[in-house]
Amino acid sequence: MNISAVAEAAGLPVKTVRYYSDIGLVPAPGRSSAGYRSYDDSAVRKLVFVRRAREFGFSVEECRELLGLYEDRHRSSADVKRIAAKRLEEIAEKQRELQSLHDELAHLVEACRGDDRPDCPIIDSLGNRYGGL
Amino acid sequence: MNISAVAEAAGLPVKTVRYYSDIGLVPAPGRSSAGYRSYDDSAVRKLVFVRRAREFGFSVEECRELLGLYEDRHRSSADVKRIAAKRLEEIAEKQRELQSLHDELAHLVEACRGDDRPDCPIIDSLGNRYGGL
DNA sequence: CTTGACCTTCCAGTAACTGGAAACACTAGA
DNA sequence: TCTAGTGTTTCCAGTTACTGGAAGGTCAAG
Repeated sequence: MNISAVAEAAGLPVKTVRYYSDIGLVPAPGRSSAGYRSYDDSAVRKLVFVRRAREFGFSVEECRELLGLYEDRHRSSADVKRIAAKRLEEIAEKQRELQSLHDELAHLVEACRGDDRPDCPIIDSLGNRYGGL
Repeated sequence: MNISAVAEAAGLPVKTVRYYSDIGLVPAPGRSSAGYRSYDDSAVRKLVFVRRAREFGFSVEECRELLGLYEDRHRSSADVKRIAAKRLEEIAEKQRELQSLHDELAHLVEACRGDDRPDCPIIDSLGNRYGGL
């Protein structure tokens, strides 16, 4: 399989597949006589794994770790669970921040008249308690 | 005010204050005879404005835009509202994604036994429908 | 044989800083 | 006055995870 075929099969851009190969996240593929990268099904599976793990918020380094666990005959699900739980906690924290940000901004947008007059609660709230910028 | 004083007053790292000055997000400060940056209260106000806008999810370029609107005598709150509303929409979208991600991952973590056995729903769900990696 | 799609490498850029090195400046204590 | 310690300067490099583009080689169809 050439790179574009494997990229499509894995649901990733060609550039990204090349990048993952370059950084050794997936093994370096074989090469055709012309130097084209040649991937097999195992590469597709690994790339799918990586894509989905990335969608789950795992960093590339964590993907590397997960791939390692996955391939390790002695992998323990405890290791995977620990990593996933840590990630989950971070996601929850991000959610809380995003929620408060959303609420506050929504409140401000609502309070903003949106006409041509210079009064604007958004700007006021960003720059206040100094009596103007 | 030296840079560390203004940084503390604005609630930003020194490096970041220097960076904001370098990229012209806030005006280049005056210099002491020794070449030290010398900030005034107006700089502190602008840095506070930027810090808070950044916390609201505005990009540095949007901060630049907002600062411009803020300082423009003819600024209209409609412009600010438009920018904030756009941002708000993006935040809501991010929230939805984060929510589904959170739910799915939480489900998997819960289903994962977390013992030393190699079965792990997390890994299965990331790499499945290929019969193993 | 040409055209167009596909592939290669390499370099640069993104966003928003952050870290570190080398060197100069200022201040407080002995 | 010397010295130690901290603050400041500039500049360069690195971070994350790609993405875009240039210059050029390859392949398959018509």
